[in-house]
Amino acid sequence: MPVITLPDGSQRQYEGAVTPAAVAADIGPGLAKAALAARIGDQMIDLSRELTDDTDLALVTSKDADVLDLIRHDAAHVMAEAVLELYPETQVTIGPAIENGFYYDFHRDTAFSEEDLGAIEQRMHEIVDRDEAISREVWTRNEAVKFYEDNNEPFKVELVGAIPEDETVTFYRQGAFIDLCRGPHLPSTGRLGHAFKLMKVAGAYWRGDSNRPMLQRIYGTAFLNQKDLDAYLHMLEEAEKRDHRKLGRSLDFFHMQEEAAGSVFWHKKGWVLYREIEQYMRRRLDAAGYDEVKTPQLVDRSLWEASGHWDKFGDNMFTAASEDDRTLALKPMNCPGHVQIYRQGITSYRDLPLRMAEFGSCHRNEPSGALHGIMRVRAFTQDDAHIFCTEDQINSESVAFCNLLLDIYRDFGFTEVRVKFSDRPPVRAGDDATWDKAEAALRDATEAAGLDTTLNPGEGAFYGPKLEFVLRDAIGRDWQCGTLQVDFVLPERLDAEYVAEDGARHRPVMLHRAILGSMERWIGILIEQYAGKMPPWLAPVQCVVAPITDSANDYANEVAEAFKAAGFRVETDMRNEKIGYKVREHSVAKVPFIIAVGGREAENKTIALRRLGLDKQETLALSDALNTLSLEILPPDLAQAAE
RNA sequence: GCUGCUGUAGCUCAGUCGGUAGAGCACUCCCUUGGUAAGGGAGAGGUCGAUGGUUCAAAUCCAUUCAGCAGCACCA
Repeated sequence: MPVITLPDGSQRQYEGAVTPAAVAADIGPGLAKAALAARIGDQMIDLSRELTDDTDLALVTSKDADVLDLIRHDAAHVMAEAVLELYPETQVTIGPAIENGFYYDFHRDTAFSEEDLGAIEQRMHEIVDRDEAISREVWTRNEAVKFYEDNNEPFKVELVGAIPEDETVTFYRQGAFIDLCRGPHLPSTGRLGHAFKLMKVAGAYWRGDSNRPMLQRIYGTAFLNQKDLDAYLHMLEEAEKRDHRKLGRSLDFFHMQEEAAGSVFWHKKGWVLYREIEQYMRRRLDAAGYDEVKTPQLVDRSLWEASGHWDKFGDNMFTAASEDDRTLALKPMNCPGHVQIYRQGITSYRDLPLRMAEFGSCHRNEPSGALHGIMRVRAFTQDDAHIFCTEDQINSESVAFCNLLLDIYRDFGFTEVRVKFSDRPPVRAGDDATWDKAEAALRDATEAAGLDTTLNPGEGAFYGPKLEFVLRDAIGRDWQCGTLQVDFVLPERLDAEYVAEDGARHRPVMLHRAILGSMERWIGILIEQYAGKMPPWLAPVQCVVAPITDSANDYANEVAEAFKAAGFRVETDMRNEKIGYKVREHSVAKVPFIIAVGGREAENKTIALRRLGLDKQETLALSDALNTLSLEILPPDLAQAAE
């Protein structure tokens, strides 16, 4: 006689076992139709599950936030069914719902082509139209193993073996398709609807292990309705338009070429942007009490051996031989170099905290498949710094760092920042008391800075806990950029010490920290964030002066000189073209201020200003324009100082 | 690194059945002096990623290799 308690507190009693579907029908035909699954606590279950005990039950409809996962998981099953119908020789393996969609991994000797995707998608629509009932079956472990052994499906046999002992082995059947699956699922394939699309096919290692066979993964996406699907596809198109590789070339910021794979050729305009960012960061670091240094590119391998990097990352380091038979390595990071500077002379506790910053050019031999535009390169520059401090200073330094980072992100237009907090891993250096102190310091810092944190349990480095800062861009994508890592080990390995008040020598703690991450990647992110339309302070060309007829050329030069003298990055466009053509070109080039001058302007000492993105123009006295726009091109930190 | 796909003019791309290349934009010159997102005309521009092979003949077929793209693995 189970009593079912609904979220509103109402209770219903039943004679014997009852299914959520029956409960829904009991409440009303509308809910019976809308119900897709049910929920007991955190766990989602099928509508067809029989409830025999008293239960707190919630019915799940399309309004439920988790229902997308359900639909996507169903879509994965429908896709697997379609694939098996079309290509019966295929083995199915794993097919979960993921962020933005779903995938299913298949094993098949011949590759799926892009054309195959169309056929599979077509068949999926047919399966949805067939509205096959989806049923849950409980099997024994042995039955499951035997079933897959008989079918010669070793991948599935392995999966059965991986199910924890205390978990029930369940299968889901729809039509002729049956799959090992934890569930839950919709009541029938028809409930999936038609708002899905197969996106791409790619390789993926079995169980994510690069030593194991590669399977073929088909990615798809599914939504509750066509409108949501269209919106998602539209977002993907927008993202493609913002692609920094495309914009980087069309805006003439940089290029890359075969002979220097993974390295950037910065063009004039891109380099202006780069330098503007570097100068901004330099001002911010100066103000925050950092000392800038520069350390060598080529360093003998012995130093990397001492730091432990040779052992761990030697394969990814570029090396060079010198004539005296030394092996030198291009630095992949800056910390050992900074410790060498720290070690010059004797450091007193009075010198701490010592904040050593470098725009450190690093080289890492990234695997070819990892390279991606200027976001993942082999030669890059970190906005790196190491703070040498005492354990007691970890706290205040961390708080200061978080605030600096947030402030800088805000200046670049990023206001949504999350933090991943990685605490002590099972295997680690340092005693528990020290870890307690370091973890508490980092936690306090994020709280003081008002940051949301998510815990990454046990994911800290072996040398200390760390924070990773993830920002969200204008179209909702997440980028991990900044980091703050507490390090108890490197000072030991490279023998850094300070003399304390008691006259004895102690180890400092090192805080590794970066805000932008790498200059290259940061610029890539900025390009995508702004879709190439950089804010005026960062725009490589801030202002173009275009005469309307060549009789205004002299005045155009005069105006351009005035802007240049006022600190603008300005160009003139004296070409023999109509003003509409020039406006179009400079709009496409995303110049923030386009200034047209003709006879009228020359006569009145005015300019006709057109701001990027606006169709209208305004006529201003030249002097007024200089005053107004000068404020608009100020970097955010200087603008703040000027207020 | 792995799987799949791609590589033709500065850029974006077309090129059938193997018969030694084409468009638009950009560029150069000429005409046009035009008031806010493309005025008109002419011209120049290519060892078809590289190497090797098959063939009377290769952008096209095969092999190797390099690079790019998507994903996976990696990311100090």
